Amino acid sequence: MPRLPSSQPTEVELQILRILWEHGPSTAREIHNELAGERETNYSTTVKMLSVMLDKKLVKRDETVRPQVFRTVATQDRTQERMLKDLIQKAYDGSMGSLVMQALSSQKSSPDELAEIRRLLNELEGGKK
Amino acid sequence: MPRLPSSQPTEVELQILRILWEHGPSTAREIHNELAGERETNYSTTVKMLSVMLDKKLVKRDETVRPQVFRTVATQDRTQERMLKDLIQKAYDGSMGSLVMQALSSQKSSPDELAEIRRLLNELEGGKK
DNA sequence: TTGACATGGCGAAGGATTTCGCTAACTTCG
DNA sequence: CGAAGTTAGCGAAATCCTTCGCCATGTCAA
Repeated sequence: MPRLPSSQPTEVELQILRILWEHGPSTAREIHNELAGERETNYSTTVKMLSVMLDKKLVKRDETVRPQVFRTVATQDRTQERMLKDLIQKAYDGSMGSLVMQALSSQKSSPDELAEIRRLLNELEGGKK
Repeated sequence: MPRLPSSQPTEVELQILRILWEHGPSTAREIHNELAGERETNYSTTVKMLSVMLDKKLVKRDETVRPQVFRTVATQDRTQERMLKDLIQKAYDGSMGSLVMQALSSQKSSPDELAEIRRLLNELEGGKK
């Protein structure tokens, strides 16, 4: 009764990825110090998570330096895009439109954000013309 | 070393919820027939999933009729909203705007959809004025 | 060099998810 | 009434995710 591997990063994996995206390549200790701010977790656990993520090829490791330095394999954009697509498939019948509609109407957003979205919208419609 | 309960429906749970949203209240057999179209799964497994979902209060069950009829507890909108919020938190730093931007620019959407989004945008900005 | 401390790896524990076999209870129909 | 088929429930098994303890190895100052 195997489950198929999820392909999406898990909660903690994502937290670590975000730390790496924000701070750039980091040692296990640096990652752990950041992570400890968000959740109570042991250094040992952080190291283990990194090793799991190595196996999954979510991060790679420079072993020529000591201590070793970790960096992400995929960019933040690509990862977000994959997760977004996954959600759209799983929960929105594949309809990006209805997701955007719901996002806009259910969360309140600043005028700045709205303006920027409008700008993008103009661009998209203009391009199609 | 407990993990905190995820609060988000899992993959299969969501598939079942979608069947119920689409078809309305259904018996285990009906749900299973639909589910079997999307994944290879045993009737036994479907029934078990339903019982797990009962425990989690994702669905409720009318036991006065035979066979029993299942229906969802939360609406599709509410569930989608929760999942969307979760993704925004986990992957987009809580910024709804950047999610929408990415959704719009990375997936292609029909002019109809764009128009509808624009309409909603007008409404939102108008209301704020 | 060597003791003290940091780093990294392994494997086990324990909850969550998903699977299914087996069995009991219920329906239906001759 | 029974026989045959359906429906429902339980519990075990397998995998994944997350946690951590323990140990080997590496680093560095006295």
